[in-house]
Amino acid sequence: MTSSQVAYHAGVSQSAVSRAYTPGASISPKTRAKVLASAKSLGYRPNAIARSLITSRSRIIAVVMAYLENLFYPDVLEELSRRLAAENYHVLLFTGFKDRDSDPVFDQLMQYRVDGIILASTSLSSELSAECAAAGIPVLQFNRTTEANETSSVTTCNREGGHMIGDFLVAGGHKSFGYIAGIENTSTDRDRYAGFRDALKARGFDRIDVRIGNYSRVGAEAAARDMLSLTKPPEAIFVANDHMAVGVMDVARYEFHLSVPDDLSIVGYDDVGPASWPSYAITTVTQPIGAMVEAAVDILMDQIDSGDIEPQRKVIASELIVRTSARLPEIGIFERGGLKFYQP
Amino acid sequence: MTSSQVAYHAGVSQSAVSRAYTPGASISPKTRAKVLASAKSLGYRPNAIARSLITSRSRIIAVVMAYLENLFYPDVLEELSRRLAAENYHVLLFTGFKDRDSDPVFDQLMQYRVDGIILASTSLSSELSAECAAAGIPVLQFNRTTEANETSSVTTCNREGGHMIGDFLVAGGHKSFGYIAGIENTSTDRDRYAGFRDALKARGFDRIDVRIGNYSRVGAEAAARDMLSLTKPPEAIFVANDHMAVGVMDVARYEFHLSVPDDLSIVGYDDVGPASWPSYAITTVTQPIGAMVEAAVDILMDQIDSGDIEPQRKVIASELIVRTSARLPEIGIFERGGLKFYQP
DNA sequence: GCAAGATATGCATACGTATGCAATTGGAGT
DNA sequence: ACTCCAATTGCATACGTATGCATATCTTGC
Repeated sequence: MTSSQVAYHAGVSQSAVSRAYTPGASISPKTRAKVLASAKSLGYRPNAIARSLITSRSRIIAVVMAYLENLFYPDVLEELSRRLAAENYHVLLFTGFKDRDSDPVFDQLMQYRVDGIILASTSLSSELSAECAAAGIPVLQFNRTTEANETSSVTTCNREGGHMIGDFLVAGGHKSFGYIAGIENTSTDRDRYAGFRDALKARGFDRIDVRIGNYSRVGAEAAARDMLSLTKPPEAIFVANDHMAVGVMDVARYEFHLSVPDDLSIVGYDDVGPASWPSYAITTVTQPIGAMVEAAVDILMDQIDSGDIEPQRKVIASELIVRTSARLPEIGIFERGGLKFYQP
Repeated sequence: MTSSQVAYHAGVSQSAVSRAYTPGASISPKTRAKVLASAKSLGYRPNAIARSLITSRSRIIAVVMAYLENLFYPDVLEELSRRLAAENYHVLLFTGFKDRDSDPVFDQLMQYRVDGIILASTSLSSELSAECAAAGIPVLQFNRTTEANETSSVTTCNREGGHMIGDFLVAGGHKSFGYIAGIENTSTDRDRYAGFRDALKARGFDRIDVRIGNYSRVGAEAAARDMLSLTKPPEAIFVANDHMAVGVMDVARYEFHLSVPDDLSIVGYDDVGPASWPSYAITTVTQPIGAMVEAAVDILMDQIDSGDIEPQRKVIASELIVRTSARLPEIGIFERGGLKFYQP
């Protein structure tokens, strides 16, 4: 069923059919009504593929997510899908490639002439970034940055978050510290660790035991086992995200029979689903998905509409939300909306 | 950058460029090499949009998921994406519409001339199913069925699963039973409950306390509060999926201070992530995502290739996996691969 | 070296839509 | 009724590719 067939049925030209579906097009209300009636009775729908070909706008955004294991990303995905749908854009999803960057899907993605690319939990080599720029396709890194100012990004202030956690744990009276890292060369991991280390150093603590968890549950479990088997395991562990923190807590409790937070304090990052479940009640730094996604969509829409691909960076504020997985400082804790927060 | 430009650069016709990218096309290796070299130097990629227009194959599969809150669905999504990518198909994702069926996105979806539709955690009105059939687009319901044999489906045997759970709980010596339902008019919910009820009835138990959880965590928590506030709450609760079971267990433990399974047995469904975490260790019925997704992709590929849209139904076997959230029967439990199963 | 078959190539067209431009219609003002 | 301008309509073309068909080139066996 094509626009020409509808045109024939309605006794108008194909152009009229096209205009009937174009808001603000030069067409009389009467003709539009006639066309839409014919279209309805014939079961016609505009062909988005053909439209894309001529407008060179696919209204498709590629979303590349390395993994969905961490609930944070499905939450992001759902919100992205909703907000893009509101702008009449749609999500073409690419997953996999957990360890490497997303280059292998790049060809596929470019063939669909997507109007924008969102990279979450993954990154792109700089040659490919350059290629996108050359093609005029906006690219946005979600929850990750690259030092080189090549692509737009939306993040929270991970460094500050790590710093708050350091302050919080020192204020809580802890004397020895561990860090279970995410994926080593990611900006989130680097920044969270840097902030944490700086905060500790400023208070006179130089030593941090570090293990790598690679942002995966099994990785975190292994790292926790390793760290807790030390002769003198740390009193407090900062785990680079909640998804891993949950695993670390399970290992501490059920394999090492430690009480949290009496024997061991654990702090996470993200404030994702399980963090708020009473079985875990993880003290963590929020990454507000709604605000992050909104910023991401705003940037992308702006770049698509304006054609200006200059990288834009947005940093969203986050807070340290206090639950019961870590010993509390005497001061600095306040309550708002039934939740507790820490502010040094 | 178009095929014509590449053709000009390589000194061949546009047809030759097209054939260079078509496996098995009539083109000499020499010409193909020449074309690919030119393409590479010019940064050319075939335009999938234009190709779709002419072949009337978009190589896009629409995946409609009402919600991603339950980790089961992100896991499915990731596996779907991987397996479809292996067949050189891609996922256009639609989410939202938690309560209603997926009709609101239907228009959008059809405009992209997708080659197939996978509905997970949602359904389609029968008029729209008919419309897809008329358009020759295969539709598959994932983890759900409709009585009318209108669309293909992949499910596990939910009825049998519910039955196993009933047998298991009776064998475990429980005398009173509750059921926390999912979304009421879904086949998964109906079948699981029917199997459960039949099993109990066969053993002489007629009464089941029922509350509705709507497959959401907050719904399940509310349902659990309600049920556990009864004068005589049930000794064993079958929760329609693991995602809710986790919430129910948290409520039981932390709000009602019950010990699981000493005071209360809980059984879930799906064997999704948290079910195996030691904090929960939920006894549950497996829904093997790998096998389910494989079947779904097989059906879809078959229907796309053959053009035969006749509904196909596939039912995957599942097992009752025994952990520690419910009291154990004396007999019927066996071990395999480090896990325990129940077989009456 | 030649014929005949096999293989490779190019030409032309089609896919379904959007849009600039010219032609037509409608309405307002006199 | 006539003019003039704005609103509406249709015509023609373009988007980038795949493919049937006719033509050209190569291969092989004699």
